[in-house]
Amino acid sequence: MMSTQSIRRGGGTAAPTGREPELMAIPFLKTAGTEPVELLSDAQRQQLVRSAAVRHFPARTIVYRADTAADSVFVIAEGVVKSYRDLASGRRRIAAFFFARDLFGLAEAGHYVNTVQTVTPVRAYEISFDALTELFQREPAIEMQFLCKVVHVLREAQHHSIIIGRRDAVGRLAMLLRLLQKQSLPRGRSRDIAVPMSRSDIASYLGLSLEAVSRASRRLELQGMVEFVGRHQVRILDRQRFETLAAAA
Amino acid sequence: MMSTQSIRRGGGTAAPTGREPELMAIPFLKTAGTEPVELLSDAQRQQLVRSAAVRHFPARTIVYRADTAADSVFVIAEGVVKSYRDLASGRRRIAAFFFARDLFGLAEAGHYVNTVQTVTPVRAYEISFDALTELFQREPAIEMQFLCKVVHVLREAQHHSIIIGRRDAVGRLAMLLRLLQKQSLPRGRSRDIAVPMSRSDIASYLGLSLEAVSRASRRLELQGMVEFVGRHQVRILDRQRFETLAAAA
DNA sequence: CGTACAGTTGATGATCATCAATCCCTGTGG
DNA sequence: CCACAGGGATTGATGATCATCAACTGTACG
Repeated sequence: MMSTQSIRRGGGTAAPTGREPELMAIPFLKTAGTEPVELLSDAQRQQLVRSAAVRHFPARTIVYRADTAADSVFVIAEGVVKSYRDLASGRRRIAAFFFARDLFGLAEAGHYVNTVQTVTPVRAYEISFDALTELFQREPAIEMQFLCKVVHVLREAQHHSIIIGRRDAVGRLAMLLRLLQKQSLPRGRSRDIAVPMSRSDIASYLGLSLEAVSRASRRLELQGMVEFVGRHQVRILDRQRFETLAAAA
Repeated sequence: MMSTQSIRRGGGTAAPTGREPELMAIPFLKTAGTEPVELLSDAQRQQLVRSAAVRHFPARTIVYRADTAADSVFVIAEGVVKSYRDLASGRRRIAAFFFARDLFGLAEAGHYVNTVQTVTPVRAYEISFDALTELFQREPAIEMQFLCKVVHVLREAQHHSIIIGRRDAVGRLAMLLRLLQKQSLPRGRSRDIAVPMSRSDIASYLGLSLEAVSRASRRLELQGMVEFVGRHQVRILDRQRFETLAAAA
C-alpha cells in the first residue's frame, strides 16, 4: 500500500558513506542558532559504527515490544517508526514518531517501555547496552552527545503533551503537520509535507478518534489552509494562517 | 539571568547531612526491582556538593523564566516546584511537578524552555553548566547517572501525555493523585496523600479547567473512593477502585 | 471583622466520541 | 483489462463531557 510511495519522502537524504550514524538535536548549551545540528563528529561516528550493527526492517515491522527485555538502543538512518503503548482500555497511545537521526530504545529497569513498530521501511543502527557503556568509557564525549539527544527527546515529549492538551482537533492536527514539516526538510521551504503514517496513527498520536482526525483534515482543507494530495502528502496553501493556528496552542 | 529579587541565598542552616544531594530514578539497566533507587554513591555526592551551591527559595518564587539565558541545573533537596509555560492563548500548561531528589533546569540552545516556580519552600543544589561539564570529565560515572535521570524524566513526560490523553476528568485526577501518592511515601503505605499544589495548578497540569478539577474531586468523594481532608491532603478510602480507575488509562 | 483570593456550584453551549453507513483506494485474481 | 474484496478513510446522527460564564461560598490573613 504505502510501501513504494512513502519510502521516498522529501529531502534527498542518504549518502550512506561514513557519515552515519547521524544524531541530530538542539544542544542545551548555547549555539549559533536554534536549529537542530549534527551532534557527532566524524571520529565519533566511526567509533559508533564499530559498536553497532546495521538492521533493515520492512514497513510495519515490530522492532521490539513493550515490557520485553531490553538490550540495545537504535539510531535511525532512514525511515520512520512509531513508539506506542496499548492501554488497558484497548486504546493505543502513540508516544512519539521517530525519524532519521533519531534515537530510540531507552528502557526502564531493563525492559522497554513502549512498543516500537516501523511505519516505513527502516534502516537503523543497533547498539547493545554493553557496547554503548563500553563506548562511553572509551570516548566520553559521545556520552555527552547522547545526553544531549535524550534531553532533546524530552523536550519533544513535553511538546507532545502541549499538543494533546489543546482542545480543538484542527489545532492539534496543525501542530502535528508542523512537526512533519520540520522533518520533511530541515532547511528547505517546500510547501509539501510528507505524511507517512495512517490516519489511525495520527489519531493515536493526537489523542483523538480516527473520525475526528478525518473531520479536522476536511476542515483544514475547507478553510483553504492546506490541500491533501493523496493520503500521504499535504500541501500548505496559506502558510500565514497555518502557522498562526499551529502556534496558537 | 536569574530574577534577582526572587532569589535568596541560604539564610538558614543549610548544613548538608552528607547524604545530599540525592538523585532518584529507575535505572534503565536491569536492577533488582522496578522501584526508584538512589543513583549517586557517597563519593559522587561529595564530588557534586563541591561543585554546587545550596539555594533556598520561599514558596511561590520564580527560580527562572522561560526563554532566559540558562547557566545551571538544579537538584531538589526539599520541596516542590512546578515547571510550566504560558501559551499564546493565555492558558498555562504545567509540564511537570518536581520533588525532592529530582533534577530540573535542562535548557535548549542555552535558554530555559519552561518557567520554574516553587510551590512550597524549596532547598536545592544549583550546579552551573561549567561546573557540571568539568565534573563529568573528572568523574565520568556521574554523567551516566545524570543520563539515567534524564531518561527517567522523559518517561514521566510520556506518562504525563497519557494522563492528558484521557477523556474523563476523574480519571486524570486519579492518575495525578497516584503520582503524588508515590511521592508522598516511596515505600510506606499510608492512605494519606499530600497535595501541595493549588487546584489551579492541578488544572494546568491535567489540561482541564479549574472548575472541572473541582467537580472531578467532588465526584471522587461522592463515589466514596477518597476523602478530602482540607485542600492539601487526600485520604484513600477504597484503594481497590481507586487503583482500577487510575490504571484504566 | 473585613478584604481578597481560592475554590465551589450552577446553567448553557461547543466539541469530540461513538455508532453506523458509505466511499475509496489498493491489491488480487479472473 | 476489468471486476471484486478488504481495509483504510470519509461522512452523518446522536449523546456525553468539558469549557465557559456567572454567582456564590469558604478560608486565610491582616
